Amino acid sequence: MAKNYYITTPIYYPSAKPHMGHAYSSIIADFFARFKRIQGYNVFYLTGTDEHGQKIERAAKENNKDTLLFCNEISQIFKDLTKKLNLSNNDFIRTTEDRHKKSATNIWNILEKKGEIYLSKYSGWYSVSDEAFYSEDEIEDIDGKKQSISSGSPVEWVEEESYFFKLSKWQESLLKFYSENENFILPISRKNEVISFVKSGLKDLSVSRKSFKWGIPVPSNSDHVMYVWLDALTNYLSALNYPNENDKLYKDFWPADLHIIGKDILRFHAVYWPAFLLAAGIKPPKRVYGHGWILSGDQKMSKSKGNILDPLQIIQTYGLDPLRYYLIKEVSFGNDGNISEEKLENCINSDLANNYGNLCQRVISFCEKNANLKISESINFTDNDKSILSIYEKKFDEILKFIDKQDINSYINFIVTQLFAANKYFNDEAPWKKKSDELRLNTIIYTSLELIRKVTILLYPIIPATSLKVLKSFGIEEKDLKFETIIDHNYIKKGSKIKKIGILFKKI
RNA sequence: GGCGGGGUAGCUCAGUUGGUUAGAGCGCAGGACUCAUAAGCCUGAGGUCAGUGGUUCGAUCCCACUUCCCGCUACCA
Repeated sequence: MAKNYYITTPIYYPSAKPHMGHAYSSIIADFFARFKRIQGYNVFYLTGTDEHGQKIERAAKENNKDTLLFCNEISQIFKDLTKKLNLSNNDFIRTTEDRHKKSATNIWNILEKKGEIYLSKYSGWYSVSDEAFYSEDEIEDIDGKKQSISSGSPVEWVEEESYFFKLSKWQESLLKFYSENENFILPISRKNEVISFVKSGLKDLSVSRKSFKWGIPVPSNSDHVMYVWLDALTNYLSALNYPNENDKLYKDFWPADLHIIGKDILRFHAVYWPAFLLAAGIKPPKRVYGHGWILSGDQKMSKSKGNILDPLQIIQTYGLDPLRYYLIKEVSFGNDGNISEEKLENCINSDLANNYGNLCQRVISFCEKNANLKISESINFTDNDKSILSIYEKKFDEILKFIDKQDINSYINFIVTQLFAANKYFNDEAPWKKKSDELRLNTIIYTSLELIRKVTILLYPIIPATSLKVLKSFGIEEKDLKFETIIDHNYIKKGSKIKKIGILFKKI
């Protein structure tokens, strides 16, 4: 059995510059991608940009640029972000690429042929100045004139020809799908929301627009372009060379194992997406995880509040690994979390500098002064040494379960506990008092280094660059990195020399 | 309004399928040590587990009510 794993981020709409939410989704997905890789899986990690729609079309015009050239520029910003976040994505999909157009067009054709899409009229109260449709309860009648309650701008009844997807028809199938696939939607609290939404009744979904041109043309009617979700969601298939179902990528990786998304786009992924796929006769993905938002202090980040924390700025000031660590450790995964410079600094100092960084430093430095960085050939573990080292063996299966349940919190808690344990071990053994007993001295050093190696492997998906730096000093390269080696107690080569590393994280 | 989630130490959050002294990290106080980034280790202070009532031999965990916070209640993404 091939062990394949397909994980995605949302494709980002590049009308604004990357913010913390983009960084968060990408880092989380990268965490899982990296873990599954060292677990021995063949991983395909996809991210990309969603470049169609009126907003982009208009922004290009305002900038006096050709729309596609404009897209190239703004998409590049997100491509650059993958480097700045040290993402291990295998591909970067753009909805303006031919491969995606082919794939979306194919889905459309299937749905239309099956009678899942029909032409009708989209109508509603439209505000020209807001460029938005409002429902009956979002408008009010003042002096006989209808206007939007929220903006106060006048609305008019507009009807526009549009294609519709028969979403209503799939209500029961969706509910059945949810009940047969218990963990399709995580976290559970959001699953309830989705189910109650579906139970409350589904209306057919408008899937085309005539009012703008920047999109994938509807194959049978060039007056229309596909509208948003049918176009955007299909990216997850496009990157696997769909519609070529015999393609190796498609065969290996579909259905996707995990779509990482923000809670704000959960409905589209948990309702529309499986409905499209069921209707097209394609297997739906295995899981959709809707994570929370990253708040600044306890408030949503917004320009007017002046509390925006720009991920690129943070990285420049504090470094990437600290940001990655913070987002993974301090945010309770699935819930909203918050970030502030004060909290970030606090986290860097106590967890990364004092706890982990200093652990590496004290042990390696001790090894340098007392063993000239050389790993002794003769090591003799005491029962206590063995028992501490074998915690990883005992927890092996549990750690894998954490990952497969997306229980990041338990995963990181285990790491932090082991960091304390390693520091305590070194402290309790007090090798500086045992300099006359060379065998014991070397064994304590070796045990400590092994403890560092093990915990550093677990840290790799979180802080890959730092982790590799430490492992390299033990003679371990990224290509040799395997999760299963955490149960080995004699992995670091006896008789080898470790390399000195500098301060991993500076205190602030 | 309807549906759902939540209110646990100063702060951020775990947890309890009901059972002896309710947990972690950070912060705070004290102590012993010195290999280390004045880091690490030990000890301690600090909580009527939102409120009231009920079920029970026993409730932070179950039920009811009250109160506060948050999310969803469809076509911006």
